[in-house]
Amino acid sequence: MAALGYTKPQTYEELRAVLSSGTVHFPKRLRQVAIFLWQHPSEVALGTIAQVADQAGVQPSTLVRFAQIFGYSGFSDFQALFKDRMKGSWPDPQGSQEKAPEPNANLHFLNGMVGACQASLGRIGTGFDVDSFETMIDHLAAAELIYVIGSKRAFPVTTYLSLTLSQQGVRNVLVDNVGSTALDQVGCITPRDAVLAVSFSPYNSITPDLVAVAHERRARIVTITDSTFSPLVKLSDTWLEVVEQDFGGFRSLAASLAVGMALVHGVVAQRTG
Amino acid sequence: MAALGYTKPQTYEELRAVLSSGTVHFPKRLRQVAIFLWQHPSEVALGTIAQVADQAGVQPSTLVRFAQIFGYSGFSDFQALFKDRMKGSWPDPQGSQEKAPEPNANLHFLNGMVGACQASLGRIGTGFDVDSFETMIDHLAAAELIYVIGSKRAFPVTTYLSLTLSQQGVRNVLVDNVGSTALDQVGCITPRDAVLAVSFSPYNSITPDLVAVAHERRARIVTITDSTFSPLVKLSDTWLEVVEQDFGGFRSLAASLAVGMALVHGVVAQRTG
DNA sequence: ACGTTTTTCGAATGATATTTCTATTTTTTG
DNA sequence: CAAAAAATAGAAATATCATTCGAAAAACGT
Repeated sequence: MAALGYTKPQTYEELRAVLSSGTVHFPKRLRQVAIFLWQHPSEVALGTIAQVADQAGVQPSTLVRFAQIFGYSGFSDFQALFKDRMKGSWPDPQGSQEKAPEPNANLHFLNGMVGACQASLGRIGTGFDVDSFETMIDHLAAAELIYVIGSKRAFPVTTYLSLTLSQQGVRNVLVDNVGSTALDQVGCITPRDAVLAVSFSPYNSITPDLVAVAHERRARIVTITDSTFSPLVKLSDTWLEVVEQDFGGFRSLAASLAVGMALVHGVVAQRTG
Repeated sequence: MAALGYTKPQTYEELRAVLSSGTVHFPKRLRQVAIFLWQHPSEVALGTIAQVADQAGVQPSTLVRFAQIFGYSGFSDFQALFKDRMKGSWPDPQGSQEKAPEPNANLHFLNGMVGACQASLGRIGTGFDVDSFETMIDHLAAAELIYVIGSKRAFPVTTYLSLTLSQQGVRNVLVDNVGSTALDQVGCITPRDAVLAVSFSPYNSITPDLVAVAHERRARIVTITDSTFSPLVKLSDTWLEVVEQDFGGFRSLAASLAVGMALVHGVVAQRTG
């Protein structure tokens, strides 16, 4: 185990913090190692133990010892810190493009749209109702069959939900109202089923009607919607508020999709776990 | 030696140029490899052959074959390209925000998903092909009727595109293949029409077939896809690369939706302005 | 539909990287 | 200054990785 009182650093930042804190005093070679990986982290991430040792001017075994002092089983474990830190940060193609103030109207709109999406996503972090989220997963995981309902703007969300559920082996029915058969479909719902409804304002689609039928038939109902005023709220066992921003009248769906994917993931995890 | 007329690429940029030139035609697995390392270069740089092969969904030996086609002795040689490119580009110390350690597995996934969405959106800013974007708008605005085509993961995008177009008064046909009538629908396309196709890897849906028909019927074809290896590229008058990030196998659609909305907005603006 | 060529897979092999261990050197301490 | 403790280097052992190769499958052309 770690020869230090510390628990072993889980991230590169933690490691750096420990190193810079000055609380650890290394003998010569180990200090050499510490200095090298402070100054050349990318070499550590990319190289083999032999290459790193060579560049740092120490023996490979010294690197292993160093790693073990921090509680790692060996160099590979330790190196993973550096790799993780580096992952996802691929250098951009050197376009040297200056963030030009957008002269182009269409591009301006694109940027605005991207901004709206990011704002929507950002709101998930604040005031997210974790309990409701968990409960929704419970209900959906317990269901015999999941009915996915949503129209108009919500329809893209439900199609993706349905597709993903199916790909994960979770049986579900996408109530798409092709052939105007939606009411007949929800007429087949049993109390052992669950409904996953998605609806955004204005709430003038048939979604509330369909969910009302499901409610009468005593199915569990979980809802993603964008305000407490949604007619679905009073029909639902649990619901989650996801507010999408819009730009120039075009609304983002990014947050709803992200939350939806997380729901699917949770259901799968619960069923298989 | 290299099975190609080319001398082997000495840098990552050269490799990328060769790949995007479209002059090389790969069989299925090798194409898979090409797509993966196009989209996840950092995984290639940081991983072992086994890890990369796993993520790309191929055998390790396939990676070796791929490298050898380009004249390298093996994977290690080839990987050096990626490592070199990455070297020296250590990510900046992030703004010291402490990531609240997420105790809840489901919440952790949600955060990851949000991150994937934001990363996808972020990539729009860098290296976005404005010219293609403008040309796409021109083509679509000039069309008599717009056919919107996309299956599987792309379908949520096309439904939203079709809905939004209709709401903005732009007549369009969503080729949804309900009743397996998609081929008959595209059989009605005329040279005055335009096709807006959306397709992501793996490109194993009927979308390429449908677009091929439209191409024969001399319609303008504009495409949103995620790599130059999409079979739609060679059929398209203009195309745009939109790379979506994934988290735990669940892929974001945020960037594609944002770009799609911007396209719709541009078409409307051009028609009414 | 058949035979040929190309491509893929997976196990066996060879190479390399990592870790462990011990003799030796250096540092610390009484 | 000597003895004990700690640290180091280097070699040996182990584990992992990369590559090769032949059989099976798929694709292609006739």
